[in-house]
Amino acid sequence: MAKQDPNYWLMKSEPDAYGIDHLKKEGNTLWDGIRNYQARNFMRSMLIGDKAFFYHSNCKPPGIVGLMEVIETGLVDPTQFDPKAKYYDPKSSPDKPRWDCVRLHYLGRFSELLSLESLRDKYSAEQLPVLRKGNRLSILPIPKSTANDLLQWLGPLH
DNA sequence: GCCAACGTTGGC
DNA sequence: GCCAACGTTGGC
Repeated sequence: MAKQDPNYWLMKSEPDAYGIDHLKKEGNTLWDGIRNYQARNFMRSMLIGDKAFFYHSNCKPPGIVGLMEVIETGLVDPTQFDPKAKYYDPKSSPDKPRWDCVRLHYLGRFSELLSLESLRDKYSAEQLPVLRKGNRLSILPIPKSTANDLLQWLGPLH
């Protein structure tokens, strides 16, 4: 049977906290610290082989900078149990963890940042949910047609 | 700094 | 279950 088509996602991170260069250096990373149920549920629906656009948020200019691949799913987020961690959740416990995450592998960066502004010029909020006004979700699905178009537009990875 | 658009919390 | 108050995200 042919390998299933990957699904595509957009995952935000602030470059000061964890940017594409951090990921490039590490090769892969646990996408931990997600404390929003909707974002968590999107992560739960990810499959190995899915691809995710790395989006730099809360910076100038915000936009898509690279591409990642899901290499592990259903992992418990270790930061929820550590009282000293920023993402500690006192309502969670190891026998009943509330937050989980996936592991992502670095595939590459694009030759230039694809800014939010230029994304707005080209796509509607339906084609690219990150464009929805006031959107705060840090993990979003991207329709396959938009994803393919983006990949074509962004060109080869570096 | 401002503010839109949510999500969360807690009183009732 | 309702809702007010508050917190967070993230663009501008």
